[in-house]
Amino acid sequence: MAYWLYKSEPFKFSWDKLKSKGEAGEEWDGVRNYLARNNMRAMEIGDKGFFYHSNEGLEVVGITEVCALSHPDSTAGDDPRWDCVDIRAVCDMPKPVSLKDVKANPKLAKMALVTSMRLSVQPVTEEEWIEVCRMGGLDNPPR
DNA sequence: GCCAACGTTGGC
DNA sequence: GCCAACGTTGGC
Repeated sequence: MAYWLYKSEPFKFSWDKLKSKGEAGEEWDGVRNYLARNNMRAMEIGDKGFFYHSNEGLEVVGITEVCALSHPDSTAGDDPRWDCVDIRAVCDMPKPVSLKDVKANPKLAKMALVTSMRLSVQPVTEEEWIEVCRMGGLDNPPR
């Protein structure tokens, strides 16, 4: 089991929109970055992840899980390079965790959110997972 | 709205 | 295969 973080600009695809998709979830399509794609190829069913709002909000707002393994991205047309997984909403963060809070926490100094700001699908370590969940008010992190 | 960081593209 | 130009991302 691994942990991940997905970034989205809320006016393009928001947390509320993912929640509205329910159990079926949604394709995490449109990613055109090899590292991010490779991260998705490595995902397994049930892998949990943070949902982060970039540009507006700048905070982790919810918990997701992978509900379909990596498959061709339906928005990639004839280009065979791009794959994506499907994810669905698991629960809200009781207290959204802001980028500012993450940066202020020395335990999270090495988090990809800080060091690889522009990567849209990032790996999260178990320590980071537990810490961010704790900050967000989830004392029993989903795993 | 600005600008720095960084990934991608394409000419050589 | 290098590297300059260019485009995009995303925090501020």
